[in-house]
Amino acid sequence: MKIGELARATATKVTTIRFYEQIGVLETPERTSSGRRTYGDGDVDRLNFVRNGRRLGFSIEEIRSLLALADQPERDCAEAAEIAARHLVGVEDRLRQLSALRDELSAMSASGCCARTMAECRVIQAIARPAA
Amino acid sequence: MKIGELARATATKVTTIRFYEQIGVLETPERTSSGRRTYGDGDVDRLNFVRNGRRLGFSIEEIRSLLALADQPERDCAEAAEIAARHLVGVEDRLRQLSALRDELSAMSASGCCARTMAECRVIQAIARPAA
DNA sequence: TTACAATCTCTAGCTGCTGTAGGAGCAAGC
DNA sequence: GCTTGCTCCTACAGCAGCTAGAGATTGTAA
Repeated sequence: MKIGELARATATKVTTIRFYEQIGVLETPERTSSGRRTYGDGDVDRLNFVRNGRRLGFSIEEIRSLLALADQPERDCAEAAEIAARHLVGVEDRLRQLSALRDELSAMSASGCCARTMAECRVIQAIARPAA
Repeated sequence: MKIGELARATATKVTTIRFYEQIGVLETPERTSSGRRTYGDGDVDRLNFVRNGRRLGFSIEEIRSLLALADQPERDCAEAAEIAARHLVGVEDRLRQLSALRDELSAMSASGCCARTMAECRVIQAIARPAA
């Protein structure tokens, strides 16, 4: 299959596929005599793995590790589980921060601003106050 | 005050201050005869505003707008409130996404993986499944 | 005086792509 | 056979928001 078909099959942009190849996340594919990349079903799977990993917020480096692990089927999977668990901790952290941020912003918006001028604007005042 | 003092006063790195100046978020400061930047209290306030804005997740462009608005005290503050409200919507969006992501990751981790080999690893399987 | 800290400018790097320029290949319709 | 239009190729620049380094200069304390 050609790069465009792989792109459609995985909902990925062609340029992104070439990028993944360049950074070594996807293997260098076969080429036709005229130099065009050709892919097989294994490439679809691998690219889906990468894309799903990204969608789940894993970094490229984490995905690289997970791919390397997945390539060794007989190996104990503790390491993969550890990467996922660590990632979950990070996500929960960000979730807490973002939630606090939402509270702060919604307090800002709810405080009945906009009745008057910038000089009294609560939003501006809230941002201007010294760091917590 | 010198750049290092401003940096300490606002918990900002010196390089970041120079960066903000370069992109025009901070005004170009006075210089001593030997070329060193000097700042006043107004600069501390302005930089705190920028840093707080960033901490609240506003983009540099949003902060630029907010700064411009804050500089016109007689103006109606509706515009500032609108920027904040729009930002809140974005944050709530991200919060929902991140929360869904956490659920997915924690289902992954909770599914009792790690008893066996990579070939049966549920984490790997969860990432490998075709895009939703 | 000498050492060391702080500052200066300039440039490149980070993540994860995306977009552009300027070509070449390839199938279909005329 | 020729043109049209799509896909593909390489190579490189750009985005946000900084951060880090090299290499030079200045200020200050012992």
